[in-house]
Amino acid sequence: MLDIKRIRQEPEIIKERLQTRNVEANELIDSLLGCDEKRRSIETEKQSLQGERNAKSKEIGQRKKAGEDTTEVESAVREIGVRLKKLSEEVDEADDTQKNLLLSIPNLPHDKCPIGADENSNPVIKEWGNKIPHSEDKENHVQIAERLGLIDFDAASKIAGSGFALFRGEGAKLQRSLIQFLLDKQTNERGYTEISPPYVVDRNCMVGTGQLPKFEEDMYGIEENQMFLAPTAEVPVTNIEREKILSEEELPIKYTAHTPCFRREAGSAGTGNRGLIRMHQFDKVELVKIVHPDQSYDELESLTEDAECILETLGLHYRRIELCTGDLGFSAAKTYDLEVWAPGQNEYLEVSSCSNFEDYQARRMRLRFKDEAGKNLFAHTLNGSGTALPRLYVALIETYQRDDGGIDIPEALQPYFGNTIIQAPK
RNA sequence: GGAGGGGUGGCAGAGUCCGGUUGAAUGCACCAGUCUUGAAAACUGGCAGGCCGCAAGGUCUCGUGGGUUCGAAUCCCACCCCCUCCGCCA
Repeated sequence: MLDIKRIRQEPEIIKERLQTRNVEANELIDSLLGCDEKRRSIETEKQSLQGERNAKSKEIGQRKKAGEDTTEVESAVREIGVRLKKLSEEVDEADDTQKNLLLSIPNLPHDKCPIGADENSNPVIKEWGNKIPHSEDKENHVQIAERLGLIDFDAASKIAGSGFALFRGEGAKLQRSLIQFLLDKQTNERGYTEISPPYVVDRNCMVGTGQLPKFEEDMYGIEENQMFLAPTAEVPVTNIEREKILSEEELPIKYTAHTPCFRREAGSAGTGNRGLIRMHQFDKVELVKIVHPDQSYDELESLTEDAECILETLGLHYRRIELCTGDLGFSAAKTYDLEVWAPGQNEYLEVSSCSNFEDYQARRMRLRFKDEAGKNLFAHTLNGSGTALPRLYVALIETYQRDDGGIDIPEALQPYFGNTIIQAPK
């Protein structure tokens, strides 16, 4: 959520910057400002009336104690009460309208964010590792996984419909060992605290991190009790600190969590077809940071490196791109995507999206800390995947497929997987 | 699911029966100062958040929402959450 005070102060700058992310902001900001002005003027009127009422009520108390007659003051206050009720309703209404408008405006891109309309303008920041060339005699992950019996897509769709995967045998174990590896890496070497959160979250959480109110159709909801299946661990984990006032020494907070993620992928049905690339349910290890505003961009760099080190340790070729203004997510001010190379697919797959939200989420969830001077300031929040499991899985089995049909397990993963290879059946 | 108890400031904990100047006693923690070579102790002062305002100040908030009343932390209703016991269960 943007700061209404700032919108009041520099509406034109805000409009311009929202423009760069393809948001038609002029009307939105103007109606917001109109609403804000109206709200404040009614509120001021309401408050002065309240002051009057408080004073008179006090007077009634005193005069009753003194045994004096109060009928006249009482009827005056009663009359104030009627006017007050009407004003309160007006304030509430304006307040509501304003809040909804604010919640529907995305974050401002960072100053240095490359300007562009869509993903075609995303600059590549770096590349790492050897890019194994695609060739016709290489299988893609679906072919490999089905041939080796690692994944049973048919069983999954029988159980839950399209967009789900069922891992089996060594295929399931491979995913489990990856999860274990990822969490250990972040907790043992990178200073994150492991969290295992609820996978179900309430509406407040979803508003706090920015999924709601705008993207409800993308979420799996549990209608009868207004709950949602978390689309990412970002939601429950960031909300751990919702409505808190932290002390400055507690920062930075670094959490990592493995959870399944549930997404309806409304509108993208049929585009991904078979495979692990886009699913309704997938596992992910998430990294979440809550930091001092002065440090958030340094923390974004290190968070991105925390994710990159996973790919490097597994020896997977990847590139880091920076999202241009038009491709930024709703709540993000700056985002790096990590794309791992999948030689069988012959494409780069987004396995991690690392973002600095600055105070946008913190404002929505009222997440603050007390600075040295004793002032309460909004913290900055960040998160990134470290990483999404299915696409990592794809890159892994496509990169390490052997000529004999088996799969080599990268060294770092071997202790977790308990073997050096997945053998092809003879 | 049944029966009880409870949600008040960073924490603990009064106040709620008998509504009135109580945004809230007291203690602890924390911050500043006095004293001290330094520290501790003692003493003095400060110490919740939102909104409006340049400020002075005003206003709102005692789980949430509604109601009663001239006036609600205090009375009434609904809901949410937590705890204890019983039942059921991974």
